[in-house]
Amino acid sequence: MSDPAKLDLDNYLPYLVNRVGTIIAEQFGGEALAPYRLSIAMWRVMAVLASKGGQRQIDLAGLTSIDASTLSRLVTRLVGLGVVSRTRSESSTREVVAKLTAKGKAQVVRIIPMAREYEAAAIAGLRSEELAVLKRCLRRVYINMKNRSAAMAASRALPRRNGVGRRSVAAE
Amino acid sequence: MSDPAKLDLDNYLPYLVNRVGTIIAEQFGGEALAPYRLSIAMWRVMAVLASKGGQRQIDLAGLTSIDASTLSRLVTRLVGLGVVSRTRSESSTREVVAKLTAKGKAQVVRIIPMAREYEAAAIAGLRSEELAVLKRCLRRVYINMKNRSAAMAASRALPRRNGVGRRSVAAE
DNA sequence: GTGCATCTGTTGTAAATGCAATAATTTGCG
DNA sequence: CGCAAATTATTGCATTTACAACAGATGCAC
Repeated sequence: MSDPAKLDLDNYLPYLVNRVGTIIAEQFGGEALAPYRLSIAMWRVMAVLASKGGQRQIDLAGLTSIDASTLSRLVTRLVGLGVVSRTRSESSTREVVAKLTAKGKAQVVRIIPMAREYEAAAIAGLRSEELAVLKRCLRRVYINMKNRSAAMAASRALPRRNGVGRRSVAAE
Repeated sequence: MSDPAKLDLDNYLPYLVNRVGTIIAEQFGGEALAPYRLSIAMWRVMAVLASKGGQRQIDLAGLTSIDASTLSRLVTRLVGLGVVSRTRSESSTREVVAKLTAKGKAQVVRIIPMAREYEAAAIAGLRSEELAVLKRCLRRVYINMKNRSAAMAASRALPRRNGVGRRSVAAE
């Protein structure tokens, strides 16, 4: 059972997730976004802003899974395209709030129908019950990994008992 | 119902998949792979070779979701590290077959237990029945998108009846 | 209030990436 | 066979990316 020299990739969750994420992004980027001259990363930023409203860049980074420094340049570019505005927060002059402009909202409205079509194509053949399980599991997996990273950060900050966050801390 | 200006991201499959894929890769790369000086991309190549045996680069590109040109350089680097060998195929002098070396296999054997632990951490709290649905759905979604891209390629190659692959072809 | 730690955003820099073009075969068709 | 089309790998090049260092603010502890 379970060869120690092989991973059964077709049943290995990280592999399955990566491959699905990649193929969806490739196709959506190449077909739906190309006419608008938007990259996948740009679209993700705009979709989050449309869905959740204006955000500080640090929060936007978390919501889009994009590194904060990459996001900084990305927002600069989106501002240049006129689809996002960057204004200093009221509560703090160091914080920034990125928001969609009217032009940005208009683009999102035009792209959203295609986004829905892609999701529909992706989930074709799944029963609605299975789809619900799929999405719920993905949310749970995300939370699991999020908690794990929080736990590791905490164990690094409070290195009292040794034996909690062993492995990765030992190396490097 | 369903605001035309917003996507419900927390229930939108491409978003859920991307975020899960990113967080798993970040953590596995940062914690498990760092001691071996391997990037996620390198690990994916090695895992596929371990799982499915030697491959032509074009097939390896498909199996890893990595662009063929990127993969070419990646393999060059892995050869430099001594974990992969590149030999010309017998049937064709233009094809190449990438294989794990003994050293590469040894590294994979050491990393696999960690990979299994990460998957276990990721799926914590899921019932085995739900997990089975999750994986099966992901495989199906991949196939759906793969067929879609094949269909679009075909409609581009044989542009007889118009009305099959309209949208994306029209633009650009 | 003062000072130190933290947080947020930006920038420098090297590395990684993807697309397009090219080289070198191989395949298929008449 | 002979030649056009397709396949596979590589390389040039501009863009994108992540990590680290940094700058500017904020907040917390005393």
